[in-house]
Amino acid sequence: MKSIRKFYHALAPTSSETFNYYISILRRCAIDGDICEARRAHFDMKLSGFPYLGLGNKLIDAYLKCGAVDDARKIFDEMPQPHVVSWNAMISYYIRSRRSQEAVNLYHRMVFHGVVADEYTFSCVLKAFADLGYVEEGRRVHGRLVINGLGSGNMFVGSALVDMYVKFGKLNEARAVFDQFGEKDVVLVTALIVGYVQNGEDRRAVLLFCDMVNGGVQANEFTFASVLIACGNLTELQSGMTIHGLIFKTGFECRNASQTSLLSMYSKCGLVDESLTVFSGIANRNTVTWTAMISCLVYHHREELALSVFRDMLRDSVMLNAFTLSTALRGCSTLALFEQGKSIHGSAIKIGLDRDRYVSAALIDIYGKCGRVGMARAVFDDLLGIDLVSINSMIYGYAQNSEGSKAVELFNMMIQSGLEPNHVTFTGVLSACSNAGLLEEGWRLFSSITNDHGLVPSIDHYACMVDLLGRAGKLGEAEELITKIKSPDKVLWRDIA
DNA sequence: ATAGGGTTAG
Repeated sequence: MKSIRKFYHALAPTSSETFNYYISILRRCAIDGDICEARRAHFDMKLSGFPYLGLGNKLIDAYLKCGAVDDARKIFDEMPQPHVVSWNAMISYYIRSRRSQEAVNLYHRMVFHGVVADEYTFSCVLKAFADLGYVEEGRRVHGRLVINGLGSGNMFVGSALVDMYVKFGKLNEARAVFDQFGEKDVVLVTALIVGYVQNGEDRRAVLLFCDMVNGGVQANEFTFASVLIACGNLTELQSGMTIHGLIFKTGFECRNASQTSLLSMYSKCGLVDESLTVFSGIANRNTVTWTAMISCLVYHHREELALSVFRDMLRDSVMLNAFTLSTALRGCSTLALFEQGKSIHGSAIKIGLDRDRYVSAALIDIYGKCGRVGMARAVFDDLLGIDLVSINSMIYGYAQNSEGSKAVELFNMMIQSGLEPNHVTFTGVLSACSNAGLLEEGWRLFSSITNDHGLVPSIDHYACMVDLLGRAGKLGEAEELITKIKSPDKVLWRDIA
């Protein structure tokens, strides 16, 4: 190799043969991810006085494919006038590494230097805006795209735009972009289906899926995965099963995403056995697959089986994430399995997920249920931010352990910090009052549901109040309260009987 | 040469 290089250096440094020689080396580095060879070639060029910046695009590409951002960035910063391809390569690297802000910064520098952005640039930078929630800037760039005539021609740009508006919750604008495309491809349609699903428009998602199939666009595993969520949310078993058939017909039955979503669809439709069948047919189970199965079993009160599946998962050394931990904890919580809960807490600490808000809420819940309010409170106090579900769990913990005044105290603290309580909060704090016999406090809270928070008292809230009044021996007032409800529930009468 | 969509939880 060395001698070949010497030979090439003997030629004029800019000769096209030398040029092609380096191009072929760098291309190979990019394919093999061979960073050592890339550095060697780079060094060689420098040493021989080869004008290597002329190959800057290739060098940057090679370095980025090897994962060596810093090397790539150094070349990039050395280039007096980087080509738009270089800018795009750097920007797309930052997007792929979820360093969206750096991508945006680079884009701004690019504009400042007068480099004209192309379709590649836009498809990347729109994703960064979506990530960072930069609504105004996203809109501005969309406007510039339209002026440049790039708005409705390129499918990559189109789906990036649809995805961006979807992430901003602006479905009408996403649809407007979508409608500008005569021919639609699978990614463009999937982006909008996902948008409908994530914004609670499940019916529209299913209809769009049908349009797509009828229009001759072939769905893939991502499409199936998204539309199945919609079927599950609508508990439309029939549609779900039709799509199950379609998955088989088009050969996507081995794809993880569509299978996991299928499992979940059956779960939401109440067919646990179907979920188990789908699960057993999945060959390469990942964290999401396992978690979906455990979650299905916990939801349908098959906690023992859920925890056994969780143990299988641990035995398989599959990575756990916050979803897994919180779901497994919910399973333990129903059975009040304190030791198991503590052990999962240990795992959470070990992988640094003990402060995740879902995990924390589940921990507070299980410790509360197991009578360890102090441990629940320790998790609560360790939380980084205020979270409604965690506060609700903590209030429930106090309520279950007859520490009514502490529940009320926490409730007041919550109001002072400006967080709005919901129905669950009131059920918790009212049952705490009931357990502790805090009559006046209970009345005050009950009236504040409507007066201060604009909520309508639920049947649970009435039940708590009736319980509270009954315990205080105020049967007359309890009866009066019941007559105020338009359709009295039998439970209420049983409580004071 | 550089680019777009997905699955699991209160």
